Amino acid sequence: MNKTKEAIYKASVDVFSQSGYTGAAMDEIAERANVAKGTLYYHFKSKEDLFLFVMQTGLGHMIDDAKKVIGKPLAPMDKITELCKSQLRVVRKNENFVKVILSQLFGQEERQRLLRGKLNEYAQLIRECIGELGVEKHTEKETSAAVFGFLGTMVSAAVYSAMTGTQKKDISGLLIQNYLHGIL
Amino acid sequence: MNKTKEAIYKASVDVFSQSGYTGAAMDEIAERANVAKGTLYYHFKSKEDLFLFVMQTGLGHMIDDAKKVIGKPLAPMDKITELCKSQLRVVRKNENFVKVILSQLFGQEERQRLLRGKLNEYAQLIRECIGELGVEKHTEKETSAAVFGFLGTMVSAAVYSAMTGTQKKDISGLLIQNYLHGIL
Amino acid sequence: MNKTKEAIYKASVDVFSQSGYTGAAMDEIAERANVAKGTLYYHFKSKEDLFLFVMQTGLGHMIDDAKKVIGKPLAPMDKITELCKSQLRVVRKNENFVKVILSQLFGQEERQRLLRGKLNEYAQLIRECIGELGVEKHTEKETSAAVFGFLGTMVSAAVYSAMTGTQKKDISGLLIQNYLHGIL
Amino acid sequence: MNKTKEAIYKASVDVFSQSGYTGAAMDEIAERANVAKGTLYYHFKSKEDLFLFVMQTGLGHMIDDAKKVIGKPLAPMDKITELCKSQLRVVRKNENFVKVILSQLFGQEERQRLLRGKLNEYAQLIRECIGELGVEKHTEKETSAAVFGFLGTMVSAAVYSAMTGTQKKDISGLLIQNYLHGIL
DNA sequence: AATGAATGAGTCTTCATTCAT
DNA sequence: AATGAATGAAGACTCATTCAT
Repeated sequence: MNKTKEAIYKASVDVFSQSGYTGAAMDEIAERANVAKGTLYYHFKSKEDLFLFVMQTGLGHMIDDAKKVIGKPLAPMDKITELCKSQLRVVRKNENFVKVILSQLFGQEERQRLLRGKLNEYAQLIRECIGELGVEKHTEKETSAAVFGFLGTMVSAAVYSAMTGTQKKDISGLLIQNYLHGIL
Repeated sequence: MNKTKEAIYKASVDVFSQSGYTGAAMDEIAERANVAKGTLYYHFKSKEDLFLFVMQTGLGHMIDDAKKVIGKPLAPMDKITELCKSQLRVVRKNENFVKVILSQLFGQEERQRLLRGKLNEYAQLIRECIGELGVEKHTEKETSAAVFGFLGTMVSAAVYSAMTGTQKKDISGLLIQNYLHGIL
Repeated sequence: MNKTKEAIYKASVDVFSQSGYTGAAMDEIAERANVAKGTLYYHFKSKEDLFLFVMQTGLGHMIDDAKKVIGKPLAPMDKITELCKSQLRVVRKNENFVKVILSQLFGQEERQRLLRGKLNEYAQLIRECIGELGVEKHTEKETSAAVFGFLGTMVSAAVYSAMTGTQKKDISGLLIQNYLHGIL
Repeated sequence: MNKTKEAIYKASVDVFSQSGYTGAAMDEIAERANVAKGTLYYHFKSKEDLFLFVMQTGLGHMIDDAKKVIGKPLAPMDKITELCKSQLRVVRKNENFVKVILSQLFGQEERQRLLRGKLNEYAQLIRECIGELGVEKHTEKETSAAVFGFLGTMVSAAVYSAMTGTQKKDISGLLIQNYLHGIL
């Protein structure tokens, strides 16, 4: 990614997360990236193309991080804990990116279908990690519940940050605690 | 709510959930509600006004349901379990509504701020219910984590349904289980 | 065709004939028709749609005129002469329309293919009239040559008017004369 | 004309004939000529400049051919017949070029005025040749009609080829026949 | 209470042109 | 002699909103 593309990427994440896909204006992305509008179209075929690039890149970061943790020689339970921590850290660093995902997860537009497809790759990774916890203990349904609970935990963090604003305290440690051991 | 308004409400939920706020066209809402475009503006001042009405109404349903459960004379632990079940049932019945919330939760537009405000009222209700579990055991931060974990669980259900499509199995029981007792 | 649509039609013929299809700006059509840009799109799905409407309507006028002549109880030779005269009169009254046709006759765009298709219906009409002159005398090829010569005569009139400007003398009588009896 | 310019010329004729002047993209001309976009501007000041070069060159070919025939020591009637044949041959070989002329003949843009100017030089040549047929027999108006009939015959050939497509039979002989002796 | 024709601001996108290399 | 990244003006099209009926 060269300098111009990088600038466009960063501006895109910001604008998409603030305004969603439809609400985002290419004009504003260009302005925030400090390039002319035409430059966006020199590097990306269309708004949708740019959006998909943003998704691919952002999810790529999360997947890379997850793979790094999964590759570590840890006991399954330690590994899932570590994965939680690590991914929540990434989420906090890329808060805006998570917002984009959430705001575009539903619907039948091509871009939304593609996004779900990519997110599924990510979910698959988590599934494997959770699966290691002990095949005899988890049915397929139980694993699914654990995976989507995991995603839900990531979302909780994003929702928390959106709803409590800047003066928020970090509760990610407690979210992990609850995810692993329950609130009771 | 008379017949026309009802039709507009239902059409709005569908269209907003499919296309988000900005992507939704008043034209399409009118068409799906089988009324002329002008009729929308006879009943609602603006698109934003309509959106806020939809939010108020939809969240109203969830709050009503929650209050009903909270009003029951149950032990705190049983009550929170019952609340989970009941709310997940509502979520499943109003899947589209939850999608609208999620897609419009972030951003600095007036409607988004108002939505977060309303959602906060809902969160407050959950917070009280969780607080009953035993004040001595929960710090403010812990309660927050439990509340947002609760919201995250609702989201998990919606995300699950979005990503697995029609042939999905119901995992809400397991989601509750995990929320209350953890995945480990 | 109501008042608004009529105004748009007239403005369209003018602008399309002056600037061609691609060169014509919807903005300018709107301005000349004294309506807002949005109004164009209320009445026509797209620029292409508007263009096709213009073609259909314009060729319709010529076809109607031709049919009127063809319906007359005249000797074949008199009829073809009458047809020449009558059609040239229409061409002169709708000079701009003929320019649009010529400027859009070639190319592989959908609109251009459709235009050629419609023009073929017109050519077919001429072909029948020429065919009446005496089947035994004309081979298929000869009829074709006569038909396209006819079209060429119409075009000659338009080209003449474009190239000699306003102070032109009317030469349509001579064009007919030449078409029927040759220049020699 | 060196190799690069030659390639640009050929690509230009193709693209201009397929898309008209406004519809033609410098990008596509560059691509078809296998040069970078910047190269076009190294050889030509602007799109209009390139267009005018194409017109000048193409009409130059037709004028050269016409002059060759006119220079021959033939009887006026034979000469005009020969001219018809020869020019129709050129038209068939440069079909695309004729399409560009026709699609750009009308309108008030500078390039269109210039094109008509150049075409007038060509028409003048034809006029002289026709004039030789016998001044006593032709009034100025009659000569004009014969000249524009000649142009119309060329156009007929192009229109015929556009409308009947690839499986067309050659009717140029008949077109000449009709032009000289009429269809009756 | 309801309609739908009309509007114009705002959006995505294209493309001729420039310029540093 | 040639390139291609970058530009910004201009164009097609959308859509919330208004208003006369």
